[in-house]
Amino acid sequence: MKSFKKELKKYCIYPSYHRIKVIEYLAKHKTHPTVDIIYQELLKEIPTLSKTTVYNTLKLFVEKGIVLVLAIDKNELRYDYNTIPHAHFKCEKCGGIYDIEIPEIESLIRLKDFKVIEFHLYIKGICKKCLTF
Amino acid sequence: MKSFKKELKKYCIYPSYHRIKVIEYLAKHKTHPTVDIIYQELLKEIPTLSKTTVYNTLKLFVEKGIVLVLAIDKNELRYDYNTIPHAHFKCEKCGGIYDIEIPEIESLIRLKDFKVIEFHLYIKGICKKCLTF
DNA sequence: ATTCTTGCAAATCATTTGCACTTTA
DNA sequence: TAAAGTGCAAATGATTTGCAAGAAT
Repeated sequence: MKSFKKELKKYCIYPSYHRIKVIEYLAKHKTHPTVDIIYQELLKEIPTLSKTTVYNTLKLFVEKGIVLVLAIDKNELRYDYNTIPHAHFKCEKCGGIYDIEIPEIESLIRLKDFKVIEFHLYIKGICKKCLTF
Repeated sequence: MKSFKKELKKYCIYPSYHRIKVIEYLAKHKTHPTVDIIYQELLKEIPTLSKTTVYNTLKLFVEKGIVLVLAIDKNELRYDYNTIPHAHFKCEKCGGIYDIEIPEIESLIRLKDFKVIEFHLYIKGICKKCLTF
């Protein structure tokens, strides 16, 4: 198993117990969880955990660039530790979010007048599972 | 000038005065305005306008499919009347949102397990204007 | 007359902030 | 002990909702 202590240090993030637990959770559960899901799950292990700490931690992770934030739906942010560029598909029926492989899309778009920092491709629809049932 | 009365009827939307004004504003100002911008601007012409009506109207427009909603940033929704598929670029410095032409991206992505309903491509960075100054 | 639209005020809910307490180097 | 991390409680702010009054056919 990867050393998340070192991983955090690499990003100039002090590796406190809570922070290690959060990044571990994100690395283990690549389900694009919300703050609340992460909080509820970690609460089982850390009964004193506060949601503010989860918010603080994730905000710091996003600022330092170790974690990506997805605004795929307006009313809840989701967090993603996957570093390989990919798109996201959200099923409108079951709410599940899937990773989608993408080719070199950036090179296909005329972006000569812009300096690109972030690239988000969100697709919404119905997943196979929900289509069959 | 286009008849927005007919345009709304085509989408089974009763063309009330307020609704015509909102769709007219979106058609004239393709700047992806927020609810608040639309409200503030229309208030100059319609002093009795309420923000709830703007919310109701835009919600209806999105449901009926005449207008697209952009969740490019978490804390404010933006609305778009442009019907030609395109991507959006947001400048992190000046906050401006630009339309970007896109080629046939959908055909390049493996989506055989999904039924696509919506397709959103958001790019963030710095625009030319902000880079030079 | 009935159905649809409008709009005020209150509610909601994810996220942020102020501040005091605790931990770490 | 100074700096950083944690967490409660309150604040914020965009959006939604309940409901009563007004407008359209």
